[in-house]
Amino acid sequence: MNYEALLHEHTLKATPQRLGILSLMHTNGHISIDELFEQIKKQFHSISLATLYKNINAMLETALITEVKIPNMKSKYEIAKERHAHLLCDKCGEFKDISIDIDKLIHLTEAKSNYKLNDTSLIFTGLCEKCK
Amino acid sequence: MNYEALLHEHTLKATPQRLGILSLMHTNGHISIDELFEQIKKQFHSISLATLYKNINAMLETALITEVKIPNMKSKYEIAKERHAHLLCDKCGEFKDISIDIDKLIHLTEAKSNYKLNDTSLIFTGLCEKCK
DNA sequence: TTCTTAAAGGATAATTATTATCCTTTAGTA
DNA sequence: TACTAAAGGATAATAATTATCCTTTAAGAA
Repeated sequence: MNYEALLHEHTLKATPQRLGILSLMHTNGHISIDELFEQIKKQFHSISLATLYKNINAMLETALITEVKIPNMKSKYEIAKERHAHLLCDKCGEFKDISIDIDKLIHLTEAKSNYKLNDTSLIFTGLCEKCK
Repeated sequence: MNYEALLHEHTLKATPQRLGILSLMHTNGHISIDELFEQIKKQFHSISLATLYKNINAMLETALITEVKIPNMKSKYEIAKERHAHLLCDKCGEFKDISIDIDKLIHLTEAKSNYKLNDTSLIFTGLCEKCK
């Protein structure tokens, strides 16, 4: 993935710190501020927590990344992608994407509610294959 | 609704402040800490914000209430009830329950994922009937 | 009813999370 | 290569939440 181009498409400068953030976000799939700070300090020894917050906010504003609010834990961030839902294992904490037919769900719910819907936040919680 | 019994069922003392919290939560449907504090001060002039936090946490721990984490806004709390999803209007902020077949959604997703699921957090965002 | 006591309330200090400020450095462009 | 707006780092300020300590009270026992 070309993070430099991705940043430019979102009118953000491609700094080494931002490339590092996106790289960690991509390899982790989803990452919290704290996890990100722990991991990125290995590459950028003197990076400031303020830099993380500023960049997370800048990337959220330009919709390069999205925030996922998760029951009973801190938010995680992921690089924006097509609509999807999430699975959370209550026991081991595994958190991952799952592809479900959200368009259908939206259409059904629009019919039922009279709302014009454009997005969903959908998280399933339970036990993963190993923990169940 | 008998809030006193509800509190006792959850091994919590039925104090006037708690009855007030539950009453406001019920009439509002969903309420944030800030909204709750604003409203409850009318009844309990000298109530402490700490009392709200302590009670919200106690009621969450005993599952008398649940927290709803909402994209781009502060969490709201509601009295626990049967599974349901939520609708949020991006324009006017209306936030309300909607009944959808979550059991079916869970079964479908279990089949697809190999997880054993027990709950979901599902919020639809868009425009309400008036705003669309 | 009254008494007893663990739990709850209120005030506020402490902690944690996030944002703002200010100055230095740098990416992107001419 | 030089210029400039934007970004980084350090840290102060603010906001959100939790902890502490002492007073009050709900709930059950006598």
